[in-house]
Amino acid sequence: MRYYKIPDETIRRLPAYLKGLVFFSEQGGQSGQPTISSGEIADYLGINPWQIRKDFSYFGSFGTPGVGYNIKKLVKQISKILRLDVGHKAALVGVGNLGSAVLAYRGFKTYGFDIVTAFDSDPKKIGRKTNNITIENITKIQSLKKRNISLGIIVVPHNAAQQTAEALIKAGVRGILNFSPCYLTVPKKVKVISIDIAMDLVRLPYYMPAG
Amino acid sequence: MRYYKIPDETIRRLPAYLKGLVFFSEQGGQSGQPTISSGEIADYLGINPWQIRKDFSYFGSFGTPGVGYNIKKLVKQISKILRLDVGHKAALVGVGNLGSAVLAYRGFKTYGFDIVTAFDSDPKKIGRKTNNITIENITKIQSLKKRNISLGIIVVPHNAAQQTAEALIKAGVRGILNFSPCYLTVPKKVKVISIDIAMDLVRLPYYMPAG
DNA sequence: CTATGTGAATTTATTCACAGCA
DNA sequence: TGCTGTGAATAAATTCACATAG
Repeated sequence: MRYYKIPDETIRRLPAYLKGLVFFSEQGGQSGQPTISSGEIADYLGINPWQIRKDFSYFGSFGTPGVGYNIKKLVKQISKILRLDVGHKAALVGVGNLGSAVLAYRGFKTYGFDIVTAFDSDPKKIGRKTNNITIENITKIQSLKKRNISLGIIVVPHNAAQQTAEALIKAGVRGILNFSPCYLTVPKKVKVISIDIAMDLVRLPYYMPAG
Repeated sequence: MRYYKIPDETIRRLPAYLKGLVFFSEQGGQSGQPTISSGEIADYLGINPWQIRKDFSYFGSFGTPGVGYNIKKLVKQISKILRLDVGHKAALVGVGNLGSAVLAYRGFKTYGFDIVTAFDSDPKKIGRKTNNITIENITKIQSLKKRNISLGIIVVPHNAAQQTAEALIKAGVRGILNFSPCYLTVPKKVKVISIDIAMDLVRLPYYMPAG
């Protein structure tokens, strides 16, 4: 280990590495190979091999020259850096189409997340059970504090997003994944990551060959 | 205008500017102010004002010193650079929870996209109408070529994603927005942008204050 | 002989500071 | 006076090239 500060750009690539490695060990490496070289990762993810080696070198040298990296060790290390190793409980607010899709998505568990509860304000939905989760009344959101849930996922219409965020923060949530297409105002101690599914589509024409 | 090559990082920020400006003119600027200064955008989006000015300077100087930028002009210019001004027709494949959410999402139209049709393989869904779109049989996907639809949105289970991509490309699609958590192998002439809703959540704990 | 790890070189991006325009 | 636009300075990230380890 040489450097103690991991560059932001490396952090930005870490989730992609993690996903790629998990996929590779599940599907690509049918032979169950325990190691992978930077060249193999490069082919798999479309990133330069020297970039990959540089990135990994920031958090220690545990590759084996002539062989490659131990996949399990690598996954463990990346998870640790991203603080995924401790496990995180999340609460979802807004069980519409998108909310249901998020609840049904198995990917979260792979990375150490557990959506343990969901809230909605629609009386017709409250009490219903989806994906082993019983939908609770939004008015019960304060209970998150007692239950030690520090992550919130907002999937409500945009006009309800800000008040939902405030309720979550009041209930002790320190990290928010926001699917509503709007800007949330939150205290500095709370980190928000927003996903706007349209924003990625917007970049597509620019990178598309002319026609 | 001084530079003729817009940096990649600037391109990456352009969609955020676009969204911010559209929101600002719809909501923030109740007074209907026609211009906005780099400082106002900075406050609104949390980006440095000099970064914003630099970014805008790459594609021409049309700000007014002492006043700011004309919002309409700016939106038009950004749209043009991102090639959003020509309008794009898109086809969605896979009308599950997530697919329905994407269909229902009004944001696309704002940025010049029009999801004009949807496909599914489930006989129960075929013929049904959601959001003014009649769900077609996936076997009819070849018709996209005639209909001049060049964008595909894949929202199918991951084991069907690759074959869906191939069918779309065969039908003339040149850009794909992929919501399935998997890696697509496509010809160089096709651009794929993948969204994995878990990947963003993964970054949250790293940026969250300890606790 | 293959693949890692990393200093050094290069390229790219951000920040600053201020001249100049409305 | 207030805000843009931009060269120059600084900082950061990528790429290279090769010494080194298994």
